[in-house]
Amino acid sequence: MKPEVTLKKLAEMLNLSVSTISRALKDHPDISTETRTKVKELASVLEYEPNAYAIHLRTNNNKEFGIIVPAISSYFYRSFISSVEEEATRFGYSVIILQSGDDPVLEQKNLKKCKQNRVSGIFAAITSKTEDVQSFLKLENQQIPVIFFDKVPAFETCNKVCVADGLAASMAAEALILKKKQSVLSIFGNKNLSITKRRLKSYTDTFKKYQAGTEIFTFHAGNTEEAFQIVLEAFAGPSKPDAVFCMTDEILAGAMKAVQKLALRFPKDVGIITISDGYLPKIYYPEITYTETSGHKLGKLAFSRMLACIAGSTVAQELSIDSKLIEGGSL
Amino acid sequence: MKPEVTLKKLAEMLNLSVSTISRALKDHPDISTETRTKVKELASVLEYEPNAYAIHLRTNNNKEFGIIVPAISSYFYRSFISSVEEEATRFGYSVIILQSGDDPVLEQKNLKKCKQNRVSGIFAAITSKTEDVQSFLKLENQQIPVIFFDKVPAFETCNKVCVADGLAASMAAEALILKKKQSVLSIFGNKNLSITKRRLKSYTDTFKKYQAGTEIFTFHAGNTEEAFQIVLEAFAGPSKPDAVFCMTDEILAGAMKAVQKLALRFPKDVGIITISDGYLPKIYYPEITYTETSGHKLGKLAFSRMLACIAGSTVAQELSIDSKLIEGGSL
DNA sequence: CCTGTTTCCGCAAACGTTTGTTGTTTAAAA
DNA sequence: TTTTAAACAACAAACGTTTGCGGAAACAGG
Repeated sequence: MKPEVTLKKLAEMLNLSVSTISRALKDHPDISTETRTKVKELASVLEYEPNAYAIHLRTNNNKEFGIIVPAISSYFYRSFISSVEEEATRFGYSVIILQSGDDPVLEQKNLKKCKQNRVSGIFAAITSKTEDVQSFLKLENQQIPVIFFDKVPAFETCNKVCVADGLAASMAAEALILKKKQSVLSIFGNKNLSITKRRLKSYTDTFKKYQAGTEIFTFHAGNTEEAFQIVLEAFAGPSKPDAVFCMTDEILAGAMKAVQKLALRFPKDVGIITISDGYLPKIYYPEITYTETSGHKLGKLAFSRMLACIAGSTVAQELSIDSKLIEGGSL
Repeated sequence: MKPEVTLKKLAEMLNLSVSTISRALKDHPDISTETRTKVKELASVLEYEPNAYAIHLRTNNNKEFGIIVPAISSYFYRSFISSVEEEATRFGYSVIILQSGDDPVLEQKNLKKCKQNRVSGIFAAITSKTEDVQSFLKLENQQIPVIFFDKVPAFETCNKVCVADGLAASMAAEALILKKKQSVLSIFGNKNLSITKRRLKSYTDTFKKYQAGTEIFTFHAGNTEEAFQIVLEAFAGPSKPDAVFCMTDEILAGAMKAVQKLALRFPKDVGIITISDGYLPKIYYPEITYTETSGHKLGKLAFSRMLACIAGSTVAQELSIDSKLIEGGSL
């Protein structure tokens, strides 16, 4: 184990004190230019890198955020992360990404890791099984802000940023009404998720509001395969839907697979619409019409909220970004 | 800023010394069970969390790996990361994930961050523009192992783990020959990437070897859209291919979009085969036949290599994992 | 020559741990 | 009763930094 290059080592080699080295490296005016360059030269040939641990210990100021997500698999989370990373760098912060694998136990471990690393703040999307967010909220007392995003706790008052779930769903409903669809197979996600409930409510409310007389057949699919089966069965009967609504990309993938199997042409045989972050809709032809939920925008919003919290904002806020309809050719 | 709970604080509250607290918390036999429980109780009500920075500074033993990737967007990298994470936890390590955004400058920054954090080792997939990996290799002198994976430097001798690129391509070729395809539209990726070159060579070599008399039309697509256009044009002419080979998922997405636009039925009108990590092929119906490149397996391999390096293995090795054919219904 | 400023640099403490060593009790053995 | 060992806990140094403070040299103004 080669011993690491430290300030002390540099100091000894140059017959200077540690403090002088430290100051020289950061252009402190107390140090003569001559000494400064001498120190910097040696530091660079020896490839001195400051020890992050020592710095953080000493300064007690960890410019680092934790991002805890169920998984980095979805395009939505990835663009959220990239967006936060981008902002963070701009403000001299860095981020660590923790995956919970949708497992509350792992989630707790990740949270602990954040605490042990004394992060300056946490962005969290909780797992679908997380029931108790007290461990998150406790952090707030210790002055470390927690911004929940996307998958947020249902009841607690805390800082939440979300896509306008309701809006995205009702916009999709409006699009369906506009196209005069009569019979819409509507596939939503896991029944227990608050996001599902909100979207479902807005969706049905919108149909009621317009009194379009559209028949909507509501199903819940936990994954791609289930969505696949649902569509298959729906088209097996005598009365076939003239449109399919998918609540997520995951569901869309299953639905489209079924559409392919049934050799349905869209939009002719059936209209398709989904709520998405934008990747999957674009790989089909025609491209799928969707209402957008932008991880990128959400990241920006979450970050600005984080900065506000760090600056002292103490009241919990629930923010959301709006959605818009992106027309493909599928409806 | 609420002051953090430290050993010292606990010590004062219990009228014990810091060292006693430290030992009590880790069940050191020197400490009486009575004291131990007393300490642990207080620690838990105060939610004491050890300061990671102090520990690492003191012990100089950072059980942490860095993973540097161009982006976490591909399914392949994600499964690689998950796989490494999994192994890491098993061995008491943790990982930090750094994205370079395919930008060499950012890559260098990430590398520096790893150095400053004194990681125990680095897994790196270099960007497509990275030309000089000296900065990576220097780390090896400082006893911090670097395992390149997937996107590895072409010439330097260093630790590399890859999927058997050649194998995957030649297996795909064999599958095409077996199906007696006569005219194969073959779409490869960026011409300059070494992975493209290897796959292209193995692919064409295999056709030569079997002397099947298959006509292969080779194209290069840098992205999904280009692949889309290539397929469209290929089928615009009078002589239509009876199969399409895609080198990556990205290309597959474009090709399939074109297939949908042209309303081609597969495998009847045209056979499809691709090299993939397995996500995309499964969202189509019928599912696409592909030769597998498993990020998961690669992660395991890379990790075991890392452990060997840490244990003292000093010679550079180039390892690869094999591939296998996963039959969908598309060929 | 004596003050008063600059200019430059070193001393030392502190951040929160871990750990080798030393010290004090208590109880068992002689 | 004295000696010895075991049981328990405190002391102190160290990890690599940062930073307030103090101080020596050099130089200017009087």
